Amino acid sequence: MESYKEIKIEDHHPMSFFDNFQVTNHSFTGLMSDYSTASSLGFMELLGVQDFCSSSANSVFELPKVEPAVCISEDQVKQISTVSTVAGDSSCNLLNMPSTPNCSSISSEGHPRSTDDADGEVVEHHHHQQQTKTKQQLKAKKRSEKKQREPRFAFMTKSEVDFLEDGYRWRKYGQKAVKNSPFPRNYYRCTSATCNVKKRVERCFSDPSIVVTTYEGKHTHPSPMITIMPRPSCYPTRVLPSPASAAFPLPMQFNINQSFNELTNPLALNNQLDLAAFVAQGRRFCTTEMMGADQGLLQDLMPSTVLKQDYR
DNA sequence: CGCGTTTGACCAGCGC
DNA sequence: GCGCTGGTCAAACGCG
Repeated sequence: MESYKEIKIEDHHPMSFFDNFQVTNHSFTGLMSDYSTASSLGFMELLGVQDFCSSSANSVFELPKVEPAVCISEDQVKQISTVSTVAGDSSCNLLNMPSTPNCSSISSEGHPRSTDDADGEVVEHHHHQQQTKTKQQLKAKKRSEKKQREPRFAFMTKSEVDFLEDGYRWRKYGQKAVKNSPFPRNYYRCTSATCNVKKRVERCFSDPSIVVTTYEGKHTHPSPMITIMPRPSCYPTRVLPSPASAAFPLPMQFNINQSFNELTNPLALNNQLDLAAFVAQGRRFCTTEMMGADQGLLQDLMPSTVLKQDYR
């Protein structure tokens, strides 16, 4: 049984995708799933944020007109959307799926060569056999992968653009028409060779302004586009030195301290309090006016000591 | 030429 | 078993 905590933060700006998690400039109302029931993965980890310390390049994101995301389970997406398939198929156990890295592997052994290889027909036959074998291996692989799906996490984001920048490079590998929806579902895979993270992007049928982004898996590499500037005690968010960095005021630009570690530690970020702490961290980039307006709600979600510490 | 997108085909799972 | 649907593959294509 999942439990949810409602989070309501107001006053935000059109921002990059990550800003949705900073919850800084738009009204933000929604449900956050109890992440403790989700998996051993941290929320940020799902986005690959655990790697930010090693990132170095300036962020160069465009600023899509985006409103804050609602971080939800796929089940919730199902409930919200009128499109029954919007958030995954019936096999989608999303949050409760164990975090099991892809352990399926198929034999890379080649098909033993025969002395008949000179014969074209035989070669053809062997080629066919190999193809068949490869297909079977692929099937087996797919099957095992299906059984051990990576944990998924879905976000509903009010946005004009379908594809929201999150700091990683994605390669589109498929597009499918969604039943009962005029909007197709796009399938993306992280371009990093070793990374098996996938994401699905689709628009909500009931509300076309909402983009549903579903992440599956965990990044195994640093974001190629994210810069983390360990600037203790400085978070005038949108007043950043360079246009590039200003274009992507990442939530992980908060200072390196205990809260930071908690947020980036996959083990620590396993409950909604941590998630709320993350949200609060993001809010360190807010203007003071905004802070004043929202702090009350945040206090409901997390210890005041955390808030005090974070807003300093 | 390398990389990313498009798109039709294929496969697996599921419900009937 | 059959049809439907979601998910993936891979060849063709486009772009810088």
